Amino acid sequence: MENLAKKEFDPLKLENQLCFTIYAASRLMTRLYQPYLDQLGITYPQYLVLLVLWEKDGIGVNEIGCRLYLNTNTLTPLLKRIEQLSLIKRMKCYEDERKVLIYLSDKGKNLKNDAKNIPLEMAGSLDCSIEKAMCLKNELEILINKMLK
Amino acid sequence: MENLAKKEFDPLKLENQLCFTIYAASRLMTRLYQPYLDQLGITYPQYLVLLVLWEKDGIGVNEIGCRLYLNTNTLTPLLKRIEQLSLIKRMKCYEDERKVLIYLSDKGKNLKNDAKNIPLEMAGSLDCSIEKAMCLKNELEILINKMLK
DNA sequence: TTAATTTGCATCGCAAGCGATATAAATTAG
DNA sequence: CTAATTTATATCGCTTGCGATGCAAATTAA
Repeated sequence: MENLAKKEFDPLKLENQLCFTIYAASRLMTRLYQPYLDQLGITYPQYLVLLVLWEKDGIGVNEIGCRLYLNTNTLTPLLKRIEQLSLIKRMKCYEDERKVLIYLSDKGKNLKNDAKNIPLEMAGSLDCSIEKAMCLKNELEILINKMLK
Repeated sequence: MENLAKKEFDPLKLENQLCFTIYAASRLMTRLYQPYLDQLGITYPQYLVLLVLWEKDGIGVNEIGCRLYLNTNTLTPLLKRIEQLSLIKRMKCYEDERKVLIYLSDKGKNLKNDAKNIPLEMAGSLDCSIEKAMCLKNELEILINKMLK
């Protein structure tokens, strides 16, 4: 039985784990971004927060969390560190004092200009066309939506 | 100019970031594994280490690191925690006393049986065929190899 | 109106992940 | 053989990520 040439799929082999591939890709991607982000003086999660704010400024902690799938127990300290860098201001909302609204400072707004070439430089260093990247992104989003359901 | 219907691709939009999609998928995947791993009393990175050891026992820290793309500054504390759980033993190598070899305990070996259904249960809860998953895995590995080069 | 519940954020504690650095054993150079 | 270098692992300090819990403001129920 053992020596029959049956193509056996061992689900516990590391090689066969989609989850590990995603996990590894995520860490390697962050590593690849780092030299670019170092020049801006920010980390990768901080960059993600700024991407959200560059799209829409003056939003609540929870709205950022919804975009990034992060909770306040991660975001509050993260936002405080970004505030330490003088890139944002955290301000109580007048209408609803439970809310804390996040506003980009001028420095934070200006950083967008320094960042705008990063994605294309990354794509270049990965030798990856935008079309190919967007295709992979779409497949991953299908997976993400299944995980969120 | 602004109101022309040119299809503009904004590389700084969160929606257009492959990197964020990978980052989000990785965290959501870990989250999805957690109820299964909770039953085994281990975390996701600990599970990855065990996957490596279930394939090949008695290897060095660095060999585990090569498989998982992790360095000793992450692995040493991680391995110590797994040792605390009595799943492995860390032992100096006689031939080369710099090396620390990692051996599964009986408890660690037996855990493989409890774990063996997890990948398929995950695939089921994701409504994702093995073929589909392996296809996505292959595409991500192409990306990973570019990031490693 | 008052009490109970919900909402939004913060705090605490712990496990990763990693850059920088340290240390001891092994190897190489001289 | 001794000194310099390399190799394998460990330690330190920091940022994330997150479960559990706390707390105050807002909302709902009574």
